[in-house]
Amino acid sequence: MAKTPANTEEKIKDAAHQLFLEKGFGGTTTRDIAKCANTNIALVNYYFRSKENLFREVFQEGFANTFLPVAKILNDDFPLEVKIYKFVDHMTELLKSDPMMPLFVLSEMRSGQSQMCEIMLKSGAMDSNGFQLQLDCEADAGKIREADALQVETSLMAMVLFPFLSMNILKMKHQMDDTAFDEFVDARKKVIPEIILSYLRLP
Amino acid sequence: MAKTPANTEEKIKDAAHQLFLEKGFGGTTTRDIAKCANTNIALVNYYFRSKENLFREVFQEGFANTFLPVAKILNDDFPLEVKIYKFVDHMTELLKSDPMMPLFVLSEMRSGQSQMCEIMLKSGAMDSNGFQLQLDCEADAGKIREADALQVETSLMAMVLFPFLSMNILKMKHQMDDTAFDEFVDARKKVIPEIILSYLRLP
DNA sequence: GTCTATATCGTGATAGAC
DNA sequence: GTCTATCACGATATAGAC
Repeated sequence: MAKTPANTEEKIKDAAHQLFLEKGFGGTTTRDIAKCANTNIALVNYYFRSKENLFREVFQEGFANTFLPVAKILNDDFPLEVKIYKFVDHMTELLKSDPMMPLFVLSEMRSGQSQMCEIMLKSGAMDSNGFQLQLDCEADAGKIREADALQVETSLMAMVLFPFLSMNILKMKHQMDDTAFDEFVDARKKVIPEIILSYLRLP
Repeated sequence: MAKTPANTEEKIKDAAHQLFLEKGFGGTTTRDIAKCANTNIALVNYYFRSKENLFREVFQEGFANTFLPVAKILNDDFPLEVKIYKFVDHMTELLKSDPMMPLFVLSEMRSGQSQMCEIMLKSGAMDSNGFQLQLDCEADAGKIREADALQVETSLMAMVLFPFLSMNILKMKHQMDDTAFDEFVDARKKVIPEIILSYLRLP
């Protein structure tokens, strides 16, 4: 994947991808991108008309292909317990391979400098789901307590994403290196489903 | 609190506080701050020597007085159940009055443009705690399962902070206005402790 | 203390030669 | 396609009059 790309256009895209993730849209300069791709500013603007355009081209499709399928697991057709383990496991692995993505997305959506909002909307990440139906169904069968899907979903997402969002603080506070951090989030693959399932099962 | 301050210095501080929170250190210009405080750039640099200095003066003390005491509740001397309800309640109320603080802190720590790291370290937010001792003690007494304090603490913090971190997406996705959002996080004051306590009580 | 004017630099984008 | 040179602008910071 990280194969040094042959043509200049791809080199620029790769450099942009890396730098945007690291420093955000506003914090990244066209000069940085050009330098990182071993070329010059003029070529960046030759291939992509502007910095904004480059940003969109780099992230638009990427989302739909990686984040979205995993986020949709909660709407797929699996038994409740399987679904929760599957979601936590897949999402954790995805984030381990792209640890700075969550904070990047949230930051960009706040600043509004980039067109992150448009990208998210186009990606379909905003579509609604049938998770509430499943919870209601299981509750009617007396298998779990009655629960608000939005509350459960938010808690689940929070527990998976938060370690990556606060990675810097977490590492600094507990003297973790990359390996220790990976071990920590791996352990959460078991803890998080246990937490949610303990709650859902009747009191 | 939001009383229009008499002297120029305070007006500049207030404007800076608001704008930094909203757009980050890199996204805020000295011009913005001056304009928002109804004054000019020269005065901003007259009272504070530089933008960096202004940033530090605005946030350095604020943290130790607001966020820190609440974060330390987990180390205070309360019965486990009381402590968890108290922590979630106090932290939620704090964040409702300052909803953009969490994303601001995490963003600044990533970008490294500001001196957020130094401020956090100085504030004492990195000190260790005795939460693990309490969990071990309760587990020995057979009242709860054995649990890793870091995992529990992270999950707790995650569930409280995440709705504020993802506020923009959450509102957009579920068509929430400010009132609906407040109701949502208020409901979590009950849900979050139930989730954590369900997990801690034996399986 | 407050202002206007300006110095100095870094940025995004483009012109034009090759 | 690729480069150098440059424009136009906005940023921080400061000088100096009042």
